[in-house]
Amino acid sequence: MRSGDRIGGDIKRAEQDLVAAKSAAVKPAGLTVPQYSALLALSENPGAPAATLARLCLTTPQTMTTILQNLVALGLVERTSHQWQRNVLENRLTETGQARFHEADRAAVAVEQRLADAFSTEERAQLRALLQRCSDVLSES
Amino acid sequence: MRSGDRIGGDIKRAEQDLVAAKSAAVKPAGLTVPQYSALLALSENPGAPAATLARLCLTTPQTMTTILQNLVALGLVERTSHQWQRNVLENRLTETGQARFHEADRAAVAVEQRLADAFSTEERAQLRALLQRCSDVLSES
DNA sequence: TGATGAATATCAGAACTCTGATACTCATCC
DNA sequence: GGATGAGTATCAGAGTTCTGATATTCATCA
Repeated sequence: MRSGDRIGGDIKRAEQDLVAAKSAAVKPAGLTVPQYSALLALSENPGAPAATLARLCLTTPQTMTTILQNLVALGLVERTSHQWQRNVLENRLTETGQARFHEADRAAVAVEQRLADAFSTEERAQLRALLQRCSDVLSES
Repeated sequence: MRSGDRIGGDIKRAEQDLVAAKSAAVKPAGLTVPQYSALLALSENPGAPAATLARLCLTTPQTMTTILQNLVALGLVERTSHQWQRNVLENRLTETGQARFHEADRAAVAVEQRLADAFSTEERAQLRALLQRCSDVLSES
């Protein structure tokens, strides 16, 4: 099988172009794509621990810890001990984090919108269904 | 826009499941996915310099240099000065590299085959066309 | 009560990835 | 010949990502 015949290459290319576009979009806000993803998950799930954010962002707890450390250093996230469970650290956006996230989100949503606008409603559903089938086949082992 | 409404998430999920499946496939051969990709490009383009391999593997020359350094340390790749152009380093698979690549390739092709088998010919063409349109839209800016 | 399992967190090490900057060689154009 | 631009290579730094291992807390069950 030649490398050009492989579906994987098309998926990788699309994903890389997506990351490149999003990276350029969130860069003016001083964020990387993973950092932005973490802030997005955090804004929709205030107080979530790192392990939960990792699941939402499709990454590992270790990676999320690293990302959060950088966000804490930037003053965008605060980590506080959970009121009841001593072992859990709650993560919350600071005010600066809120503002920075909204700034980045406007640009990131624009990218998603541009992508969505390239397809009809039917095509969009089709693409998502086909990608879903890829995931199912690949992870079923 | 809620995070669940974004096409980007589906692409990322498919790509991650793909990497996870390929990673598991090439791991018995002692390779990572990027290392396998480099060996694949090298097997189809013997003697190619790092910059060329980087383009084929959709990565940067710096990253490819790192990958090649690891492959050289494993004894799978040899780097030699180009006969005419003094500035260029030619990369070639060693015999061990050939063997290791073929071992990994069998497993990797099986993953791609499993993926391809999940779709009809029409669906496959459709998926690739839709992904291509994603890339075009995202990289046109 | 004590054991077990699930979930969290973290340390350590390695690999991959990028941007930015710099240097060298080669071909081309003036 | 000399300047310019393209292509290659590399150093430096930072960020992301993984696997593996370990510790802690909490809930559940024997």
